[in-house]
Amino acid sequence: MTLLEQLQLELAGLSKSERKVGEMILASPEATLHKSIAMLAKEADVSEPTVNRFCRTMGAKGYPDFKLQLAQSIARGTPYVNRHVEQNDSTQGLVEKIIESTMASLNITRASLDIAAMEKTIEALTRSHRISFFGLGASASVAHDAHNKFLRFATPVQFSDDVLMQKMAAINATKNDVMVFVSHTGRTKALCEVAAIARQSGATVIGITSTESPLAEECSLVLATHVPEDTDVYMPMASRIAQLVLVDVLVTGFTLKQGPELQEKLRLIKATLRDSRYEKRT
Amino acid sequence: MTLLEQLQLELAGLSKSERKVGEMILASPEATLHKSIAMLAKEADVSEPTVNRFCRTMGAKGYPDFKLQLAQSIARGTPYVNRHVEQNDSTQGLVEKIIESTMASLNITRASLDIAAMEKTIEALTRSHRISFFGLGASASVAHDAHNKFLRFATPVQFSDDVLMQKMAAINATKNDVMVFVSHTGRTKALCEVAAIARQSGATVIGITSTESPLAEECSLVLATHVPEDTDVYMPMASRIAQLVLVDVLVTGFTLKQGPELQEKLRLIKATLRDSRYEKRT
DNA sequence: TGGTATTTTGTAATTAAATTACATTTTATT
DNA sequence: AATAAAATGTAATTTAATTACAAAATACCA
Repeated sequence: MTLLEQLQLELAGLSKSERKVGEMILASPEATLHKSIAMLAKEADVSEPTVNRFCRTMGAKGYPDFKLQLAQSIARGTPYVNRHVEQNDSTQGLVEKIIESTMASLNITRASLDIAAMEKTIEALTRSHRISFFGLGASASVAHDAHNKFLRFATPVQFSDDVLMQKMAAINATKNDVMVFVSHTGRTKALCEVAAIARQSGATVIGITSTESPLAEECSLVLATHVPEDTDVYMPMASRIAQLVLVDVLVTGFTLKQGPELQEKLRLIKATLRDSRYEKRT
Repeated sequence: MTLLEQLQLELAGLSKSERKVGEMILASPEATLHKSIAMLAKEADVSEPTVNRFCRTMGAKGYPDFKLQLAQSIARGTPYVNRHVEQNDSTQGLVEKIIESTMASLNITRASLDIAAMEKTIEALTRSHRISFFGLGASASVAHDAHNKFLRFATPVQFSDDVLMQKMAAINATKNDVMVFVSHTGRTKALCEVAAIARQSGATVIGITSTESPLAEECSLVLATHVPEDTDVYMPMASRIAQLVLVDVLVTGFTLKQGPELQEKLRLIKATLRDSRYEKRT
């Protein structure tokens, strides 16, 4: 947990004056970094020792130490909510904001990921005789990506972003099949139906989606990516990245499970592909 | 660029004593945070004002200010090199490492991105009468993703991961076309050929690829993502993420250029899509 | 409700830290 | 080898942070 989150949480439990200090800091964390203890005290309308006591309450050794922790906390995740893109942002600002919120969502994913489910998924993929990746609309590209990555192994893989094809595949699935469904919201009716069919066929159904969604309920294993997002105007972008990273982890885990003999094979594939490339002049 | 990288760079240009200070800090950046100017001076075997001058040389207002910047710099990117995945990593470790290196590559992208090229690309897309996204193999999913995102606008969009289709499209392109080519290495022969054709047809050719690649030379604009990667065994994963973020920036910039009337339309699309979803129970 | 105990807050004094001004040393240059 | 310029250090000064203690506010109990 970051310092700011912790502060937000403990705010209610603080004494009146210390709370004033806390609110002041939460109001503009970055500005606080450039304030001396005297300035902050004056602005929060409390005495300097109060600020000092506040810092100690928050677990810091003193005011300078608190500022250091604050600086790190700010630098790490996105301060609060995602900084929103605004109409008259510069391109530079756009880049900063988008990258920042992407990184924030990665942080959330890291913190909230269910490792056990991840391990079981890798297990299941390893045992599987055939792997399928399904997604619709925006999530299709994640499934597509996963498909590409798994193409390099011996296990047959398929991918589809077409509901009818997906249904047929689901109907024909057996208990040796692993079917991975990608959906940001987990509320796309068509995809849920396919997942239900897959489950009835006895396949291992895995969801890369948000928890507590209809899709999640059809799944034996859920890899959750509950990234809050302003779904109003801009599309779910950060969450896509989180999904892709999960796919990366799956592939990597899968690769490692195969042991060294496979890695030799991977090198072979690389070498083969090299022929279709222009050499790098050194 | 982070403070530590900058320090590494400027180290040679510093005077003897200031360099001692710099080396001391590079040796253990985190430890420095808990040192007073006196302690640091003593350990580096210089006087206190030298440390102070060092801080000013590095662009800080003074020692405390320098420490704050240092704290942020440490908190941000992955400390130094990418940590590599190893055979007997735990799943937890896998997740950590992959997310960390992804974040590191995002940081690099942020720092090295050519903002001017980005702006020109957004301009070009805005003026364009038709937009195409092409990629092969692993990069196809990025192109696919871009296609999805641009589908929401009035400008016609197309996507292909098939060389023949791409060639046909390239032949039929006009100067009102913008064609975006995605390729990690920029060395896939087939894609370079298509880009060459597109250029001959008069289209604006844009590359999301690495600089100094054959593909880049065919492009009017290059959005570079030179992410170093151990291409040996594991696939280029982090770079994919960087490419996707670039696409995100493009879409967002494009959206903002459209002005408010479009945002209304986007809401409409959202509302329409909602019918194909299960409602969220509140 | 009034009085006491406890907690909270502020004032003033103290200590610690950082900065500045200036002197000295070192290094480069002719 | 002498001088100018740069680099570094010493000591004084200023600024910031902390501590000790007193005053005010709040809670508690008869």
